[in-house]
Amino acid sequence: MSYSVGQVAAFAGVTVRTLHHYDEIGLLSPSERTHAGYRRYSEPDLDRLQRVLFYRELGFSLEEIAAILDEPGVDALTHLRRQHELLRGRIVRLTEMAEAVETAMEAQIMGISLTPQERFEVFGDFRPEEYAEEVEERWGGTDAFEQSRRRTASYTKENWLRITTEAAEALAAFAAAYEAGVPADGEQAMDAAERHRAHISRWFYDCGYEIHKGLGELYVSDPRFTANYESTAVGLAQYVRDAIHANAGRRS
Amino acid sequence: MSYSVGQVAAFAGVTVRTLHHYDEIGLLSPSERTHAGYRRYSEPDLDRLQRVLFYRELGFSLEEIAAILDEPGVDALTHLRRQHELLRGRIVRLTEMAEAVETAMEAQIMGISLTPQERFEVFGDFRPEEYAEEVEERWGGTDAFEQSRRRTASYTKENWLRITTEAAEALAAFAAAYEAGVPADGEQAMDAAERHRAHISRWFYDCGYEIHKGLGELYVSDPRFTANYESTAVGLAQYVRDAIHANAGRRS
DNA sequence: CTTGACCCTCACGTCACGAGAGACCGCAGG
DNA sequence: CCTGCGGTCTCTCGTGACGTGAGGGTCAAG
Repeated sequence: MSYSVGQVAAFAGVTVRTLHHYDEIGLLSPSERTHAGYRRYSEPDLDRLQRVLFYRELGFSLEEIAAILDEPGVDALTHLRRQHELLRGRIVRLTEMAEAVETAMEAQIMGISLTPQERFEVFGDFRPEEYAEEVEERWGGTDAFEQSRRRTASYTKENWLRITTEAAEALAAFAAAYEAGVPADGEQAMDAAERHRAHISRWFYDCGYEIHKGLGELYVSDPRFTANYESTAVGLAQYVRDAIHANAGRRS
Repeated sequence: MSYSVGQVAAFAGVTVRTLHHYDEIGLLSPSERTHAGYRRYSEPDLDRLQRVLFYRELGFSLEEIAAILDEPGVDALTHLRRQHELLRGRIVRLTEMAEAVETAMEAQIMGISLTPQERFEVFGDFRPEEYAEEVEERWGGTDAFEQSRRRTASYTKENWLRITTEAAEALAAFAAAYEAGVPADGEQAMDAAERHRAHISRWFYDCGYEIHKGLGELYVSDPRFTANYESTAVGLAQYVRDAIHANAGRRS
């Protein structure tokens, strides 16, 4: 059984033009055409469309979506798991925003006025500037610090979107291993640590194994980081720290 | 105290160009300029920007945002309440999507393949077509049914976005009244009912008080509708039905 | 008094489609 | 067999929300 553009458009809730566009840019080309040149969408085509729309809904560009979908060796289940992780991340984000709105309401009622910075915390963008002063004290003048500052300065909103979703994925990977009972020096845990390290290297600064271990310590010693991990699962901060150490050990 | 474009851009997490754009289209013009023509943003300007970014994040167009913000006679608290309602609606939506993904994962694992329609239910767009056949049986041939079909056929994705957010607002209004202990024939509850009726009239078909009452009955008798209301608050379906009846009573 | 970090105003580019034109396909009714 | 009529095709231009320079002024610090 195959479907025409109109039919597909109807139950996918998009316009025919959108499907034409996806065909034009090669994101979703129907696997067949009639002799008259009419597009015919097969079952797998619909699967792909569903994924396209899903990732689009979560703010990815069509180019990024193409990259995600054409990533080799990922099956349907992997996509579903990833989608679930992304949704969880989004829900957390919105919940935080809702909480921020609640405190803003309280502040409003009390007649307290917020500082400009506080106003925009609603968007909880993980602004490194917040910690800037303190980081300066601890890491000031180091290579890593300077590199991070230079690179993050030029990041666009889109970059940050990717960064935060990737960070959420990394956290979810740790949580999955932890909840599955994998020991901190188990392969799955160490792989998660390695992904985490790669993520930092890619977006912030060259994060070697020693530096990574330093970060791990911070996750259990600094309450703000600890809170982040512990709110996902109790004991996760310590687990992440141990996994990072184990990973550094096997690589060096 | 006032701020330069760069400063504002920095802690709002947008680019300078974006602020220029908002100035160009008159969405957010800084209340002052220096003698050299530099933009200077005041505290109230920041408030407005925060709102702009908030509604933008939730998918409203800049034109719609301008309309929302320039609506006369709405104070800060009203905005915060509205924002909170919108967030709740969004969270509900994402939670539903997450659940749909979960069932899709189960189906995948069981080796069950879904029908094309089922695939796109993830987006829970409240597609009236889903119920089309059954509605035809019950309401077939009626004016309301034909009208709804004609009108919804031409709705764009943007329309649906507005419709669903408005629907979420309506639901939240009922929930707020209910949780505040307002009786179903109290003013706040009846106002919510009236808003609900207006929403349907605006987007689907002329919904008179009699038809509205019919809908109210459906909310307690049809488990799919009931589930929607009951998942927000236990007893809400019955409450909504009663509020609709009370509202019809006072108007006729 | 220069240098570097900001700021200004055009003006054109981009992404993801929307809207319409003009022509073709295919089937039902007269 | 012709005629609508709804669906589809390609092509082109428009749009919203900015990105990305170009070319030039502004200003506190050294």
